[in-house]
Formats: sequence, structure tokens, C-alpha cells
Amino acid sequence: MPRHRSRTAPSIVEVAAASGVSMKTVSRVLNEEGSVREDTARKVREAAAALGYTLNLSAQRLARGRSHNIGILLVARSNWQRTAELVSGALGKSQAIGYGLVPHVLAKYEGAERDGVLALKARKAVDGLILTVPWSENLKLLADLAERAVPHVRISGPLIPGHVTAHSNDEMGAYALTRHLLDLGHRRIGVIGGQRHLNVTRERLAGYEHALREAAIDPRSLPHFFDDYLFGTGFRGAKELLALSAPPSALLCLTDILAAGAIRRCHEMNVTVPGKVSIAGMGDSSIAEMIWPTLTTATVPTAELAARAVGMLVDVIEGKTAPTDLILDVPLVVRGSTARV
Amino acid sequence: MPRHRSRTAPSIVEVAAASGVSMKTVSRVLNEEGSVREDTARKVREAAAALGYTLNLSAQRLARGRSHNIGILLVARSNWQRTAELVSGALGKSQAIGYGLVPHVLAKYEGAERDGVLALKARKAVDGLILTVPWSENLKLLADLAERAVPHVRISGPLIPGHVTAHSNDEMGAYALTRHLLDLGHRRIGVIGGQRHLNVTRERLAGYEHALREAAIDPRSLPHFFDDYLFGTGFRGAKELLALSAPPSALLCLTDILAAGAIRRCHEMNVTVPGKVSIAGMGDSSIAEMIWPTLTTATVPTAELAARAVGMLVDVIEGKTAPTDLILDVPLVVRGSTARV
DNA sequence: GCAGACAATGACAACGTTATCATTGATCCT
DNA sequence: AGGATCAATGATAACGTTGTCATTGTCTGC
Repeated sequence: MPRHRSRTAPSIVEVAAASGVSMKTVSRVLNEEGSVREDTARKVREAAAALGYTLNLSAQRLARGRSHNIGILLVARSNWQRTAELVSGALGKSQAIGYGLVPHVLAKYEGAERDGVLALKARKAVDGLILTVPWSENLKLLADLAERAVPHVRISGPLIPGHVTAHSNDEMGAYALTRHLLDLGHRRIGVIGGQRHLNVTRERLAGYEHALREAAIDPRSLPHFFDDYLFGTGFRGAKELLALSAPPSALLCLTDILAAGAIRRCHEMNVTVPGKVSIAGMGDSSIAEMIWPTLTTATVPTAELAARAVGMLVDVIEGKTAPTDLILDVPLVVRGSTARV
Repeated sequence: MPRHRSRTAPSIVEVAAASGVSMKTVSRVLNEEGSVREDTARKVREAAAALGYTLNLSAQRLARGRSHNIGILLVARSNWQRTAELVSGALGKSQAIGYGLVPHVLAKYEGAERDGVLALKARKAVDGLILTVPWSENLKLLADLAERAVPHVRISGPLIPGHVTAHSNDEMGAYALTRHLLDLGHRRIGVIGGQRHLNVTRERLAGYEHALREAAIDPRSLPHFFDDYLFGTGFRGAKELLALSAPPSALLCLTDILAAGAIRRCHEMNVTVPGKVSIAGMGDSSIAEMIWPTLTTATVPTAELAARAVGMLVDVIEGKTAPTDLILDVPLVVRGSTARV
């Protein structure tokens, strides 16, 4: 006895029957594969429209062996602003090219969480992965992905052969920022940053030190404060560095959020910015224009990086091009938080 | 001639063969359906582990007729902070209960974009939808979803029978904020807000007006500025309202971002906050503690709302419970941007 | 010792696509 | 005229699960 098909979504066979062609031809038309006569195609499209039919993604995925989804690995308890930029950049691009974006937040890469990440590809939930800091430089993860041939593109992180990376020239950005402070006459330029072992930290620090050495200043003679990349670090760092017997006249914060924290502390301590101390950030997140004084910083094109990473990943997945690393500029933006000494 | 299976992921039949049971039993074990003897189950689990096997999601989705994904509809070019909170709240919950989260940004609900949203369910990309402002109050969309029996939960938006909503008591929040300003001796309390037609706007305004009327003040006698919910509106609103011949002594901004914009403008105009004018926001987003002075506001539990909405949606999808609306509190948080007149 | 109940398992057909290869006609060349 | 070529189409078998229903054993109670 045939099962009663009440209110079930129509399938490709119904459309085929209604338009008098085979399933395969319907499939060809709806996927725009070509090599179908225009009048046949029209008939099919009309039948599909009449039935309110759309291809079933699950069936398509199973048959094709691909999910048409890409995953983006994010870190828990981080700067939301940056996370939002990453996701929104990736989402815009993936939506435009017909891929779904599956965000996945991860607190650590161990045990069940590790299994969860690797299952993403094994279970065909995604065709590939976008890795953001700090996952883009987690060697255990990178090794696992390489071993399992999981396509992936990293956003930032050290250049490693065999791992495609979408990069911004953070070293240049930090160099430009430091030069800017030097040009304003600052000599004692302190630095506040997050985890030292991260590649972003090292790159930005390299730019900072490069500029100092050019000006014949020994970076080791300057005060610094490192912890993590959250607001509180900027806040505490400013207090500590400005309380020094020989306080810096300028502070380079390796992130806008850090700079925002430092500036807020200055307000609390009645230290005028940039009158008494100049403060620069890095990243050019939207907060840079929301605080007072507005922040001198360098634009890290986070959203664009994410969008480009998606494009690169899809190229890898579809085997279109040989993967190449990408490096975007990080231009200086001078605003109100820095001034002549 | 059998196809050579080189490096292909193992399927359930391999596991069945390796453990000497049928496919169905493997399926039962891996899905923890029960009614399998413990020693059989162990054999199966060992075989699966040895082969590095995991169930294929696409096949599972096709067979089950459900995607185990939920979509979240976001609006383009909005406050990123709020978007990030929504996504992160929803993501945490959905990840915990084994659902994937598929964010979808939408600029308008027409033409191809409308088709895209509706296709999400028709193509079985998602089992249901979370609607955020302003989509949660788009009547055309709501009608389409009802017509197609697409399970959905709205975050904010007017209470409409038949549409489940996760709500925060914004009216109470705005009332508390206004009372706070009144208690500080303010009488001329201006208001800055976004789109007036939005339900959030109306609710918050209702709380504001309620408090004023209690204090025998006619809300219509007070200055206001409405545009959208972006930083620039707060910025422009503050300038306009403070330039009035009878400027307000306090400003209630219907959103933290708006308040941040207003405060920045005050800094530019050398109007001290809260000395000359008190400013309150609403939402308690992370920016409230990053600016100076820190912002008096009311906590809208955005992330929790999103998480709860996911839970409610899954209940609806799985037919577990009768859907009920949810209303969370919006408690007042007094910080540095408001003071006695 | 046997019907009945019940727990554990299996066979096989969905689920709705796409891939592969075969089959049509029509068109082209010599 | 007679292949050869080519564009358009179709038949059928995957893809890898789960649902349904049937089939085993294994106990019970009498």
C-alpha cells in the first residue's frame, strides 16, 4: 500500500513528471549545468515554480559528497568586536557565493573539543575551515588538519609552507605607528600587549622595535606591559607604566581595545590624553572612533581578510587555483589621541 | 568491476562488518538509542574507533528529514556589538545541544533576499529560524513563516499570538532609567532614539513617558531626536538638543551606542558629562565600560535572550513543549555618566 | 514443557539528489 | 549515401544513513 503523501514537499520526480522530462534533466536545469534546450529548461522551471519546488540540500550534499558549508573557528571569551568583524566579513562572502557559514567556538584544543573540530569535516558538516587567531597558529591543530587533508585557510599566524594564510602586514603597521610617535618627538614610548607567544604580538613588536632602532633607541630600555588582549590589560598596563619613576610620554597599545582601556585609566587618573601622554592603538575597530579622544591607530582590514580567506578556501576546496598567501596593507590613521610631545 | 575505494571515509557497513553486526545495530549504538546489549555496543564502539568512523551528517539529515541546524536572521549594517552578542549567545547554546547555527544576514525582505530566507527551510538547510530585530517584527516575513509552517522564535518584537517570543522587559528598563534621572533632580530629560516604528523603540519610550507622567511632566514638552540606531545618530542628536535655547539637563539614549555618540559629541563641544549634562544609555553592551565617563545604563541580556531563544526553538522543532513567551528583566546599572543636577 | 511476553537484532526499503554511461536524433563532412 | 560527430536527454545505480517490520532467542508463569 503506497504511503499517503500529505503535504510533503515535492521532490524532483514530481517536477520531472509535471514537465515531461527525466529527473536528471530537472537536476541539470536547476543547477544550471547547461546543455539543455531553452524550451525544455523553461518548461522545467515553470513546473518547479508551480509546485513551489527547491532542491533538497541534504540529498544534494549526500549525492555530491560535499556540504557546501565552510566552518570558521573562533575563540571563546575574546574581543567580540574582532569576532564580529571576522564573522561578518566571512558571512558576506560565503553568502554571496552560495556557501553556508558554520561558526564554531572553541575554548581549547583538547579532548572533546578537539574531537568536535575534527568531526566537523569527518561528518561532512563542512568542506573546509577558516582558522582565526589563536587557532591559526596552533601547531597541534595544524598538524591534525594536514594529516586528515582538511582544506583550511588561516587568518594571520606565522607563514608555514603548506598552510595557506590570509595575512595583514602588521609589522609595517606597527612600524608606521611607532614612526609617527617618534616624529612627534616622543622618545620614551612604552608598549602594552597581549600574549607574547602569539605571532601577531611578535610581528607588531618587530615593527615597533625596528622603528626604535632606526631612531637609535634601544627597545629594551623602554617600559612594557604584557598580559592578554582584553580591555582590562590596557587598563592595568596604563596604571603600571604611568606610575613609573620615568614614565613614558607615549604608549603604543598593540590593539584598539587595549588602547581604550589605557585611555579610560588615564581619564580616571586625570592624566590628559594626548596632552600628558600620547596613546596609539592598532586594528582600527569601530571603537576607535567612539572613544574620546578618538584613537590614532592602523587599519587592520579584519573583515576583508575574512572575506578573502573564504574566497581562498573555496578555491582550495574546488581545486580551482594553486593556493597563494595574501598580504594586505595596514595603513596608519592619525586621530586625536597622539600629539607633539 | 568494483570501484577502488582508496582513502575514502569508511561507512557504516564497514563498521558493521568489522564488529560482526548489522548496519542498524551500529546506527543504534552510535546514536545511543538503547536496547543494545552492552558487550555488543562495546564491540561496535571499538570497531568505529579503530576505523576512525563518524556518522555522515548529510546522510543522516537526508534519512531523518531534518537538518539539525537552526538559522539566525540578522540585519546588515547594524550595531556589530549587538549582533556579536546575539550570535555568541545563540552559538553557545546550539553547540551545547548538538545543533549547528547558520547565521544569515539580510538587508531587506524582498525579491531574491526573501526567496533566500524561505529557501533556507524549503531546502532543509535549517529546521527553524531565530528572528532578531527588525525581522522579528516584519509582518510580511511572519506571515510567510506562518503560512509555510516554519518553526521560529523571535527575539523582541510585539507579542503576537502564534509567534513565540523571547523578550526583555525594555519598558521597565527605560522606566527605571528615567526614574533614576528624575531622582537625581533632572526635569528636562531629552531623548535620543532610532526608528520610531520599531517595537523596541515604542516599548522603551513607553517606559520613559510613564516615569515622566508619574512625575507630572508632559513628555511632549521635552526635546527629542530620532533617526536610526547607529553611533552617528547619538552624535548628531546631542549636538542638536544641546544647542536648543532651553537645553535638557539629561539625555536618555535608547541604546548604549547612541549614548556613546552623544558623549563623544559632548567632549568635542567641551560640555562636561555628567557635570553639565547627564547621559544614560540602554543595553549594557561592553562599550558602556570602555568609554569615559562610564555609562549608566540598563542591562538588556541580549546573549541570554539568544541562548534561551535557541532552547525554545528546539523545543518547538522537536515538539517537546507548548511554546511559551519569555520575559527577562532589564535591571538598572548606575555608573559615572549621570549625576545630581 | 509450552504459550506468551519481551529484549536484542537484522533485512530491506526509503530519503532525494547527482554521476555515469548509454541512447537518441540531428548535422556535418567527404 | 554513409559514417562520424555532437548536442540533448534518459535509465539506473550510487551516496550513507534511519525507519519499519520481521525474526530471533530468552525468560516467565503455570
